[in-house]
Amino acid sequence: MNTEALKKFRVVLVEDHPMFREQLAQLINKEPGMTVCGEADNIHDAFQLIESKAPDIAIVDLTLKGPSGLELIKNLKAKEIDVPVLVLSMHDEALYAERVLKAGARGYITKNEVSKEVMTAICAVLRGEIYLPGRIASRILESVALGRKSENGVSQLTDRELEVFELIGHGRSTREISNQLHLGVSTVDTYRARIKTKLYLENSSQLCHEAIRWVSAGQNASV
Amino acid sequence: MNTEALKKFRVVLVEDHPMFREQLAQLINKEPGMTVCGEADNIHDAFQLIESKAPDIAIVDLTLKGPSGLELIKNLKAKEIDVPVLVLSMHDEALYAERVLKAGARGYITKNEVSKEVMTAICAVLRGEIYLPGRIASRILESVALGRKSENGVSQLTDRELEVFELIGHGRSTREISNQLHLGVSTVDTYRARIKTKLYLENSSQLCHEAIRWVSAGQNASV
DNA sequence: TGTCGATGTAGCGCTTTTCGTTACAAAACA
DNA sequence: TGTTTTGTAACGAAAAGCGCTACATCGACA
Repeated sequence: MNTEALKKFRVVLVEDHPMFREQLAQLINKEPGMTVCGEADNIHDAFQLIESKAPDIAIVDLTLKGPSGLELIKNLKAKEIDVPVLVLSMHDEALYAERVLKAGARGYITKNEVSKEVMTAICAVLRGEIYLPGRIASRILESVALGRKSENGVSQLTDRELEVFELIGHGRSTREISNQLHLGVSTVDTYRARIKTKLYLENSSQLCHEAIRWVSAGQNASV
Repeated sequence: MNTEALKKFRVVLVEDHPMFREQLAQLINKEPGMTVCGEADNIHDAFQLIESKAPDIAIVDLTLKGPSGLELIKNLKAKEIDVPVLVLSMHDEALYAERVLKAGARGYITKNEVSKEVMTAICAVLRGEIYLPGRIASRILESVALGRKSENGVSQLTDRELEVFELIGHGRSTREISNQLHLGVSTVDTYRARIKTKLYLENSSQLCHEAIRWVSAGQNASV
């Protein structure tokens, strides 16, 4: 290697799919200005790795075997370890993107991109930009434009809304909820609508999905 | 290229994750005795490709955008197109492995393998062997040995039912599922009804609940 | 102090979904 | 060969969803 090598951007990969990790590593090492300086498949190893190596960027998968990548991002922020994180996710939903950005990540892309797009994202983040694929960015901006407070996800639900949300997460139907809370069905309906708006959910299935994930994540894991 | 090149095994890839497909292609083309002769990201293109190219092996992802890879395998068998198929799946469950083997596939590996393991599987299938990772093979044998009494809920769903169940678990509405699988809404409705019966579920909320739990518990649970 | 926005509550009417039932062909099985 | 299972689908009643509107309360803010 020549002196150029010293200037390479150093990248840490946190991803538990071995083949995907290999692929990412190749992709990055192939790039003249970058090199992979460490890999991990869980947030514990990842944290130590990032702390010791102090890379220029960390590429983090959201869904790992143990605690999610979101935890890692929060931990890094809490410990004031200041490394830009690019999140790789399987979810194409604005909800997740907003959560990870709130947690301190600098970019969000899905695993459905081609490698060119991934490289674009990496470069953008290295330049200090925040990177989001256009379609997701526009969904977020739309609701911001509509005047939403920038509070994240579930925490902006009102007490009643949260109560309803949790019951949905336990598999209760609208009717059952209305009985349990002694409310009219139409009232519960209104809460459902408001929750959907606040969490960028498009229909009942997604609402159900999010609610169940929230409940089984233990109310605090993935804000 | 020398004359050796003429003897190369020709491989078709069916996989809708662009990056993963790139990675597989690289892996195979790097191998001296193999070459990728075609790629597809849906079963329609895949079918035509396999028919026209008549490759020595097809590597097929189970979860594609439209109908699943299982459909492809069944179609190939129905049309008596005799190409060995190696299935790539995200599921580490004997349940899936058993189904794809029954449908006519010659091997089953998960995306959690390192590339070395993938290559081992490809070679085994090319030699005419049936390939399964040891842990999955033993789980299948075990349940065969136990006489199959303890049919737990999900394992008694048919292929189609399971497919629908999973999509429900990913938060898809009935309409979305019918589009994705190119089925009538009423057909998907029928599957929902049958799933509910088999799993003793009373309504849509519970179905949704169970499906999501199943999907997010997946990846490592046995049978 | 009066207005504004957020919250809790609820109805109306139209659209979509669910759900029970029936149906039928092909495949599997016995 | 006959019976059951599986894949596919329609029909119609009942339920749920969804967009819209409404209104009282309460706290914030000007």
